[in-house]
Amino acid sequence: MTARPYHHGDLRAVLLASAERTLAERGPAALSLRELAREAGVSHAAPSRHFRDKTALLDALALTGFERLTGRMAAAAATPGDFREGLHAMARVYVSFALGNAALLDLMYARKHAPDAPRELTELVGRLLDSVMGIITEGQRTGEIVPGDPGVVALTVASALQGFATLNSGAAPEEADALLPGVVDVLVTGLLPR
Amino acid sequence: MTARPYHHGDLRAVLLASAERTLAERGPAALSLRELAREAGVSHAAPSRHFRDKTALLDALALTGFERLTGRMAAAAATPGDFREGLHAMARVYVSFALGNAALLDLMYARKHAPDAPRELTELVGRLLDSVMGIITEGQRTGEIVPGDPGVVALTVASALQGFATLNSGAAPEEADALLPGVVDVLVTGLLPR
DNA sequence: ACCTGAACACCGTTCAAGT
DNA sequence: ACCTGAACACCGTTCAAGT
Repeated sequence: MTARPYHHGDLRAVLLASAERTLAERGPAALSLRELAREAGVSHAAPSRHFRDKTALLDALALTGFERLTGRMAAAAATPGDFREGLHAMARVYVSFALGNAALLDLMYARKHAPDAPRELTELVGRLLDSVMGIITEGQRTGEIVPGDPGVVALTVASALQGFATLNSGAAPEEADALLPGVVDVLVTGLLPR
Repeated sequence: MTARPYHHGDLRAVLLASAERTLAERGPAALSLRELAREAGVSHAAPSRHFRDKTALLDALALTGFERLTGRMAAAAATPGDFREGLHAMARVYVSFALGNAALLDLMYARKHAPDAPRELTELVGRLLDSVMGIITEGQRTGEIVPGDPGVVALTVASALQGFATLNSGAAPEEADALLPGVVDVLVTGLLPR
């Protein structure tokens, strides 16, 4: 490491990565701009060059979370297979992200729900719904699934996945993995007897 | 108001009520023990008599939230009517609580997901699932709904409600109210054509 | 452009002391 | 039992100044 007068490549990225690690390891209350700066080896005022204030950093963190999640969901939606396979695949992706990034997911939705939330956050949640909508409309086209407003059907599916993740966050991953297929099947089959 | 050397009736309750108001009006970042103490008219050290530290207050706040919510859910589960009516009623209760107490609900699950979460929090979430389980087993008894592990069926329903609430939090209540019945019906009918 | 260092107001927590 | 007041270490934010 040669001595460098200012900072390394990308302080912004370093701060975000460090923040995510702290969030996962020690929770949101332990997140401090000054400590992030210390870990990055810069003065406590340096982060303000990249994030106007603390909530700006939190929003950026939430944004990266939604970007990763929607990316994986879109990928799962694009993999070939019939509707039921696709749905199970998306469910696994969503729930595995949720359990592997529990504190981040809490932050993501907490920031999205804030009155001063940047519109990018809601847009990304929309993209998340779009990926679910994709397999719904495709399933409707092939006649594999029930007709009706695809937006409502997609919202039902996305709700179940998000709620399952929330309710099982903190539980052992194996436990959630064991429950998830059954839940998806109930969703597919419905509550009425056939 | 007669002068009183120490404090009024129940500082603990005053602090919790004030905290909930602040949370709803200005978000979790604005919650400060010192400010709560100031609003209550006591010294900044007084709250420590009732809450060991800040997270203890947050946990107590989350607890009151879950208590209110599970109470309302149990009441909705106990009202007479067939399965479908009961499910719609519970959905309305859950979602109306969620939209009316968005920041509190975020806090409730964030604290429940914390590694040092008190077990009362998880127990209350269990009670919430129990109230859903109630109408499921009753519906299975009367043959109104699909047989199978009632725990999995209840978890599917609870997941959908929780997820719907999360995804629609921040949106206009009328919008959520308009979407909810459709979502519940998709849940009831299932995704496969009949 | 990017960062430093000092300054300010505020915070959570602790603890001896008061009633 | 319940609260006060002072003290400590820490925090977010701002701003003139440095390179």
